[in-house]
Amino acid sequence: MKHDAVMLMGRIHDLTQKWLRGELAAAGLSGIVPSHGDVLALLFMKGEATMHELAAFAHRTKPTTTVLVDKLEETGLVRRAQSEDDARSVVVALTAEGEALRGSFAAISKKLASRVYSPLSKDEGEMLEKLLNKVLSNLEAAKNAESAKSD
Amino acid sequence: MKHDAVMLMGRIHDLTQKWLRGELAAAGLSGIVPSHGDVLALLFMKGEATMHELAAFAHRTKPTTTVLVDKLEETGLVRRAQSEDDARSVVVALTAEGEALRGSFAAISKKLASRVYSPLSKDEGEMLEKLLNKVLSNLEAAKNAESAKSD
DNA sequence: TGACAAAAGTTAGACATCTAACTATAATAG
DNA sequence: CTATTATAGTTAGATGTCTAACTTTTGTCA
Repeated sequence: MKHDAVMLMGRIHDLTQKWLRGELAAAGLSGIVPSHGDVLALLFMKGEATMHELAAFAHRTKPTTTVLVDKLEETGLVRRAQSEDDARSVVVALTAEGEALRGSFAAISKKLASRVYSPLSKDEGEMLEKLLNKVLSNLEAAKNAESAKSD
Repeated sequence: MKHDAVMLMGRIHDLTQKWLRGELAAAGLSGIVPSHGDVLALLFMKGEATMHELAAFAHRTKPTTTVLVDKLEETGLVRRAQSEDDARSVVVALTAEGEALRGSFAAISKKLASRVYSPLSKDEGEMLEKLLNKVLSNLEAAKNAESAKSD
């Protein structure tokens, strides 16, 4: 056991992010990066969402999400509106242009999965997901335990 | 199969990087981040190395490595010197202060491994490394195939 | 040997992300 | 009802990383 899983995951993460940027650029989406894809992913599912929901889903901070949505709005893929229920909230929704990209994003996402899973058998793929979930759950539990320690 | 391995690895990567920053700060190394640790790791093994070697080992670009070494030099952990063999090369070496941190870095590294591997059995840890290596090799092969395509 | 290509390193500028601080609105408690 | 606290979002400033362009030195080959 080399105990190098963290390094391996870091490398895989770097390569996949870089590849994704290339795919997005090739799809004509210049200036759109993987994080924008995460924001759009939730909108493809829900149609619209608040900044808060988008930030949580994309695992980014609120300020970062502000910047991401600014960019998507400039590009014309989403639209901001004040919430009617809560004057503090902003509701982000797909425009027709944004909706039109649903297929492209699904294709890229599928291509990415195929790229990563192709060297693995079905059993291996499932095993990998199981092990990663175990590791992640443990890290999140440890993190929560530590932040709760300060009370 | 949820095909979410990439997302899981991204989350694990984020959490481990953040935890590492906390550990480095707690060790009194303010301004030192995980990438500096990668640079130091090679120096702990080899004693000294060129910028080029450090960049390759840390999987960072040359400009990034310049900045990393700048910081380590300011902090007094390493020293730059012109190579005697090749006037283009800069040789980076640990100072006594840098060498003194070997133990702290080894401890943090061990703690990280324990954090990640603790929820896994020995077999599972080995399986995880095997699967990650498969995925990474495949991604690197695909990348090389694509960049070779342009000739 | 002399010109041109390759390699080592730095500088400059861009960008995605973060934390801290701020504004505005909503919820809660006396 | 009013005062305080919590929540939604943005702005400002810092940081780590990248690509592109540049300088200097080395290697190559006609």
